[in-house]
Amino acid sequence: MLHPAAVEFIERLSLLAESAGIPRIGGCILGLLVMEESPLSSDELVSRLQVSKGSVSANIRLLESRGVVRRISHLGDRKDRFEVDASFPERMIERSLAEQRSMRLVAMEARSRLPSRYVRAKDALRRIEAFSTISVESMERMLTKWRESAHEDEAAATVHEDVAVS
Amino acid sequence: MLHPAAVEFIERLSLLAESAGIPRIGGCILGLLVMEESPLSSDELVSRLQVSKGSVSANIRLLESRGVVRRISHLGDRKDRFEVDASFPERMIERSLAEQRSMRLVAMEARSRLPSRYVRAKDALRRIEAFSTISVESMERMLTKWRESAHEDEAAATVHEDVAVS
DNA sequence: TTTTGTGTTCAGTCACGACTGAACAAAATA
DNA sequence: TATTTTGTTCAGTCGTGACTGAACACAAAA
Repeated sequence: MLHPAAVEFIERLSLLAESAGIPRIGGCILGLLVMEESPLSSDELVSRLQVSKGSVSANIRLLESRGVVRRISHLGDRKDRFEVDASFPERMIERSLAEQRSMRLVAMEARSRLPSRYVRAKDALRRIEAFSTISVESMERMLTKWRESAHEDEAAATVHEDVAVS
Repeated sequence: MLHPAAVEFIERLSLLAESAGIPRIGGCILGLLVMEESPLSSDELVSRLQVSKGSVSANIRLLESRGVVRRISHLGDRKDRFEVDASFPERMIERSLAEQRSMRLVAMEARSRLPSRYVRAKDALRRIEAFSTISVESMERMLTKWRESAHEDEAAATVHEDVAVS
């Protein structure tokens, strides 16, 4: 049904996703949607992955909220279908970008509020701030650069999609 | 005993650490070590954080293995002491760098092994590879740049340390 | 309206893993 | 050697949260 390489991809992706805070089944859904040629419905996910409807529903909503999966509802079809947002690795990075930002914020607030006797702590905090600042900036630069270059490719992708729809 | 701002820092850091896969107590240890002027021993961590010896031992080993905490053993003192490695945010980033690398590897292996009928999957994988490649490169550039600039600051830091030791 | 199909919610179950505390190991003192 | 101090290991407890399955809500068809 599915090529062994596809199965292995799904398994390995679900492990990676788990370490990024996404439940195992969520990772499986993501992997299967990457491998599939066309969007899958909720009950297809249930039967293909042998998990409960509730679990699929919860994990789909999680993946939607993180912007890695899109829901598409065709006219005249009550069934919703799901596909991966091709930019899902981008969304993963955005999460770690957000973490860096709040790391920076936490360090700054602590340093400004601490009394001056916390000499070493303030030193350490300054270093943390400096690092998270350049790390945030570097990630932001990388993302904008990526988006620009992706824009160029999109012309071809759009044509491809038009063909598929017609 | 500890300034309120320091307490809040520890609490917020432990939350951030948790989302990065470090147990809550590990995050508390890390935060306390950042706030403290001098390295702390194992039993000091036990009494300050009100947790068990076993828990401190396990979490310290985890933090050591991730390179965010250093163990220092003074001559003539049986007690080990611990301090944060000032570069611990760097180590956090290195983790997400490693994740990006394996994401790239997983995608490449899958794409090369999949038969050609997996058209859309291969497209998606290609996109994933492209993104993780530039993201890995950008992170690497950022890290080397940071290390170079940190080298310059280290002269001052070393002087400071010498004073503390003497 | 009733029936049928689809998606969500929720109480209950289960598994994983963090934490504890006691037993143990190791090493320096006496 | 025995004693004291420090760190680690491990069996057991506990809490969190993911998963299930049934009940529910909703909307389209009959």
